[in-house]
Amino acid sequence: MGDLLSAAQERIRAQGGRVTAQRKLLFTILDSLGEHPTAEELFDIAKESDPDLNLSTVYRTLRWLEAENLVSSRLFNEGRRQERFDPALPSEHHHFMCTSCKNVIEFDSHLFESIKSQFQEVNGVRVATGSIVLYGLCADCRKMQTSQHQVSQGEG
Amino acid sequence: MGDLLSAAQERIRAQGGRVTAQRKLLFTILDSLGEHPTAEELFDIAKESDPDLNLSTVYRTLRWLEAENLVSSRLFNEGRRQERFDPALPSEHHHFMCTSCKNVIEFDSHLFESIKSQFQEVNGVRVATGSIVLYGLCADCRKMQTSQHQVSQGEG
DNA sequence: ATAATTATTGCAAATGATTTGCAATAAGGG
DNA sequence: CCCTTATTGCAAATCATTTGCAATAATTAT
Repeated sequence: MGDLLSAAQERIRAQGGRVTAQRKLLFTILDSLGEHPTAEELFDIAKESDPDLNLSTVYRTLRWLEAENLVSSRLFNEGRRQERFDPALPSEHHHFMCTSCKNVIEFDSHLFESIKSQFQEVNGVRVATGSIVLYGLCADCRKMQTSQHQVSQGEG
Repeated sequence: MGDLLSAAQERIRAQGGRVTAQRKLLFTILDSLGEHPTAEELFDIAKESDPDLNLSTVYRTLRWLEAENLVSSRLFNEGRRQERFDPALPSEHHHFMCTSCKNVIEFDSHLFESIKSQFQEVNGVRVATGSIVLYGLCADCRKMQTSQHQVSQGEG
């Protein structure tokens, strides 16, 4: 925590850029948010503190962070084709998305390296990056679904 | 080969639908194409045979095939946010995309099951689907890149 | 075969996510 | 505190995809 905020400010200064209120706000939110928000979700949170904030500022800030390798963006199969921004520092990691609440859980897997090297050897290619995406129901949504079933059985 | 074409026609008939020239054309192309085209790429190929074909017909056909589980769609991180359609029958498989030529290679991995079950156990979730996406340079593009380097070394 | 029925098409306009041009604003240096 | 210009907000543009609707064509009944 505090990592992204200070890292981003340093880099702005190093580039002769300006540390604006909007940027500080967005960095701070991303920093404390343990989530993978869409640009619009981040915008909605930030608007509570700065009602004049514009969505294109959010996009511009996210793209800059992306170029600086301070966040990465990812397209999940959510029905829409919209990016989610991952504020985690860019060590290799993977994602699970709950198909019900859309929450994302990050995870590691040592087996991933084996998969990569195996694929490289078999196909004569060079793998630079890659990741696993899993979809399913998170623990909470599983419970909810179960209790809803019970309700509708009770009602029907 | 021929699988998608006939499977799709059967299902259309079973639903009281109509086997149109446009649909047959698109099924045939998808069937023989060993690739993961975007809607527009498929459209461009099909237009050579039917210049009056419309892009929305391509989308409608692809969405219908998707609903029938005869193709699946996937968003790769290509810079654009565009879907690619996978005509492979829906057994679980993974993808490698060449970041240079955008070609996609499919692959299997028995280790994926272990990753899934491990993640399920640790997090108390239920994983329904998921896949691995790798990015890198395919064998051909690696060669091209190497020879280009040699050229520019020779020139510079 | 022929006409009647209606699913499907082509077209144009709408949509959703993201980007861009530009005049107005405000950081940071002098 | 003023000057310079990076950054913002706004509106319009863009890209991929979807949708409404009248025209067309695949089936079905005649």
